[in-house]
Order: sequence, then structure tokens, then C-alpha cells
Amino acid sequence: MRSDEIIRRLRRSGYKVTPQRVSIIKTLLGSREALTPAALFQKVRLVDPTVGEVTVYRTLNILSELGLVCVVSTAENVNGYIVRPGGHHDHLICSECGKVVDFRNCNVSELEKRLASETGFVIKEHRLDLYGLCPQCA
Amino acid sequence: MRSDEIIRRLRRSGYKVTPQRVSIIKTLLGSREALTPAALFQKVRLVDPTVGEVTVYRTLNILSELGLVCVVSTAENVNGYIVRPGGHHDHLICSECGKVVDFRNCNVSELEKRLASETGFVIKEHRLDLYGLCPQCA
DNA sequence: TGGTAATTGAAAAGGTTTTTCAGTAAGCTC
DNA sequence: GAGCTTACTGAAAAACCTTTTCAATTACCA
Repeated sequence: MRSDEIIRRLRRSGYKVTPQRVSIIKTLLGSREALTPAALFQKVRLVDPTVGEVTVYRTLNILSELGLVCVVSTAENVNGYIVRPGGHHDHLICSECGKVVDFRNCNVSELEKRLASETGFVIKEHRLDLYGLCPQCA
Repeated sequence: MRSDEIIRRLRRSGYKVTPQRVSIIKTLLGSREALTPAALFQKVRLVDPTVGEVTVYRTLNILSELGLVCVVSTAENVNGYIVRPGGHHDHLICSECGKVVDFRNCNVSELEKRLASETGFVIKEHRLDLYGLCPQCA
């Protein structure tokens, strides 16, 4: 997803496009790894010192509400945010360096069907995180 | 998993078995749903008023370290703890009432193989959470 | 170019989790 | 069992993380 797509979505949903929000979105897009609010704030402040930490939180909440970012739980019980690519996807996470790779076609629909009939649940969505070591850390 | 198994594991790892820890473990075992530290504290205090909130946190950290409980991220960005049944398992979570059902035989090993060869990752474990509505809430 | 309502940063407030500390108790040794 | 040692406890304080408040500012529509 590119920054102008995200910005368009923001505007379309009635939010104003401020320079602070643009800086935050671009910084988030520029990072391959999930960023905690604090880490994102540190990075943004280098590019645009006018951005306050509160605005980082507020912007992440908006992006999260709009489904434009998703939350990754890291090892230390801290939530990291990464930009969500279009459509459903899952994560492959390096336990060592924290790198996150998205993937699709996870194909758990068969499992969903089986569980639905066994438990009576109506299954709507899922989240699959695979943990391991990336090529660099392995 | 039964409370005496957990208690044995605690003792074997060099931790003392105190009445407070026993109360916390039994309360956690008695709940089918994941409990936040605060919710667990409320429940424990009914049974055993000598247990302080700090001890709940400390005990959860120990159980987590020993792999005896696992963390479930709930909708509101709050962490809930549930006792981990022996071996690997995944979760089926009701978005409405928060009920968590464990299941096994999730069979993502084929997917793991494919991703390993595509990305070069060494995959060690995974976590699969399915979200939907339980029979009561549907 | 105004006007208006949302947005901003800073400070304060609100929550959650951890640390500190003096007193207590589990569990080992005899 | 009794004594000893070391870990554990609750309460308060501290440390974090996140949200709310508020006056000033600014995006964006007409």
C-alpha cells in the first residue's frame, strides 16, 4: 500500500490530512518491521519535529479503526503496528530480530469448516502468526 | 492440566508453593475464559482475600515463563491469560462474549513447509486464533 | 478569503505493570 | 519438630503506556 492510497482513505473517511499525519504514515510505510508507538514517535521526530507523541497515538488509532494498519504482538508483550497490505494476510515473524513478513493463501478454510461443524461456532476471521528465524538470523 | 501438575512444575523449577500461588492457579484453572490480571485478581480475592494484586502479576509472570499459561490478545488490546493445556494448541475465540475454546490438530505443517522454502525462514512454532461467534452468541 | 470544525502539542489524568522494602513464611537440615 | 536461610508477600511508590483535556492552530469547504 502506498502513502497516497492511505491518505485518500483518510480524507474519504472525513479525516483531515495534516502534515503530521502524512509524516507518521510515511514513516510507518518506510519501516519493514512493526513499530511500537514509542519507536514510531522516535523515527517520526527525526523527520518532522513538530509531531507530538499524542498525535502518533491518535493517528495509529485512526489507522487501526480504518483497518489500514494491524497490530502485531511482539515477544515483550508490547504492541507493534505495521501497515496492512490490501486484503487478508498473515504473518511470518522472526523471533530474533522482529522482522515481519506478510503472506497470503494461508488456506485454513478447510480447518474452519471442520471446527465450525464440531463446535457450532460461526467463524468469521482468523489470525495466523508463524514464528521462527529469518535467513539472516538463522 | 490440573492444579497439582502445575504446582509440581512450580516446585520442580525452584519456586515455593505458597497458598497465594495455589489460590491464583486454582482460580485461573476454574475459568473457561481468559482472564486479565485485574479480572483474575477480582476472582481470587473472593476466595482468598490475602492475595494482593502484585502477587497476581508476579505469579502470572512465573507461569508464563514456565510456559504454563498463554496470553490471548482480546479485542480491546488487553492481554488475557489462560492455562495452557499440555502440548501445542490453538484458539477459537468468540468475539461477542470472549469465550475461548482450545483445539489441536490444526495441521498447518504443510503451509509451514511451503513458506519455509519460499522465504528461507526456519519456522519453529505458530499461533492460530480463529474469531467468530459461539453457539450462544450466534 | 473567511468561517468552521477538526487537529495539534503540552500537561494532566487514567490505567496497567514493575520495583522497592520491611516483615513473613516455605521448605531444607538437623 | 525447631531453626535457618532464602524466597515470597502486601502495600506504597515508581515507572510505563495510553487517553483526555484545553487553548491555540490549521485544513478545507464555500
